[in-house]
Amino acid sequence: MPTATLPPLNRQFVAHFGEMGSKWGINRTVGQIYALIFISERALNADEIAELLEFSRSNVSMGLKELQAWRLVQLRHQPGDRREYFEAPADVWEIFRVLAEERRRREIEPTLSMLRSALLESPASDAERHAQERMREMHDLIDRLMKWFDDVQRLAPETAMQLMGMGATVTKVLSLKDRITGSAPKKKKKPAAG
Amino acid sequence: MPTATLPPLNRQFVAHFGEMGSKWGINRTVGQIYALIFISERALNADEIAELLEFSRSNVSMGLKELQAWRLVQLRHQPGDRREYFEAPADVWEIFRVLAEERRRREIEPTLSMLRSALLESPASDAERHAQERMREMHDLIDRLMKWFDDVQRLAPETAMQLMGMGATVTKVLSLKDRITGSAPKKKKKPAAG
DNA sequence: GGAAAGCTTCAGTCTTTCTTGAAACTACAG
DNA sequence: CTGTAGTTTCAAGAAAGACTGAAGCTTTCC
Repeated sequence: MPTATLPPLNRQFVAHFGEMGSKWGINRTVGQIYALIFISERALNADEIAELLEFSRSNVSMGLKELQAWRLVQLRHQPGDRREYFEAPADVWEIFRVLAEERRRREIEPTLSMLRSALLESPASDAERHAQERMREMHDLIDRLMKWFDDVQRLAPETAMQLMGMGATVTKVLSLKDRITGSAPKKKKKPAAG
Repeated sequence: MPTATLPPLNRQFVAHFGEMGSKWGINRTVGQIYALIFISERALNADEIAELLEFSRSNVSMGLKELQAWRLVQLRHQPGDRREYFEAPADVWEIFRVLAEERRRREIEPTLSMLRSALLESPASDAERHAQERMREMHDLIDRLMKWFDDVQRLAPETAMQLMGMGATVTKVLSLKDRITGSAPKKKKKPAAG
């Protein structure tokens, strides 16, 4: 039985990210630990986390290690206290940015390099030729998305938020850009699926 | 022992998406089935998939059901053949779009509604007050990202690709937009992380 | 109607991943 | 040094999830 306990609102939030964790390939424990740290007023140490979530101390230790590997928590030390305290970045945009970066490094980059190396092989059959064609399409899409994401990410948080904030304006600005650069936008063409 | 077999390039691609599947919360089987369908020249039926991947017929059936629920495969019928044939959209951008939409519906929307309902509660303590503050930040970020994503998604594939293709130009267009709408952009400010 | 083809469901088995307590490690204080 | 507070590692048990074969549907064809 815990001596410290979480208020209902906080508990609900933590539980939700536990569930979500599973759907995301992250484990439930890690999801809950991060949710807890995220909504906490102050940095927490491992014992506090273990007690509030009723996990074993070692489980918390592993979860925190994982979160550190993802660069999602920052380590703090309180004067006169040898324990390690953990907190999440104050800026939610920063969290999003780091998450995206890590995910990219771990999942997108390996996929891209697999695709690149497959594209260098000489196809030995029609099946391989067609497979390469599809892989090239996938590679180009991912590559394009990533290049563009780089650009957005390079903007400072405020500017990026501003870009988001533009909302529907994007479309208008786009056509304006066409006029500026002189490339006439092609419209109306609906490609028929083969 | 299979009577039909996959060429090396195709096998490698399929294997990669099997691995990736795990990291994504999708199961390995489903990842491989989709990879196979994606690089295939022609639509495949369940028996062919089961044989090529050496899965049980029932496993394939479940995987395909899952992929249909995600709207990632299309069902085809060949004249004079009662079996169901499956294929992926020809356009990779379309696949990306559907994937994003479904993920949003299944993961983002429930999170947003959890956050909204939590924000309606009256906080009973400082801990809850602060938790709500953080939840509001998270809610606003997600909401903003989604609204903006809507806009991009609403563009036809070609236009969206064009937007991506703009690359670094985005930044310039942005400041242009500021001039148009009359809001002066703040520049040069690099916020120091707290 | 009923046989056959094709698809789905499901209970049980197998595999993988989580979680834990105990032991080992580390760094510091006295 | 030695003791202690704090953290990490690890082997084993527990839980979750994936996979299968067999049985059961459904549809088509004769």
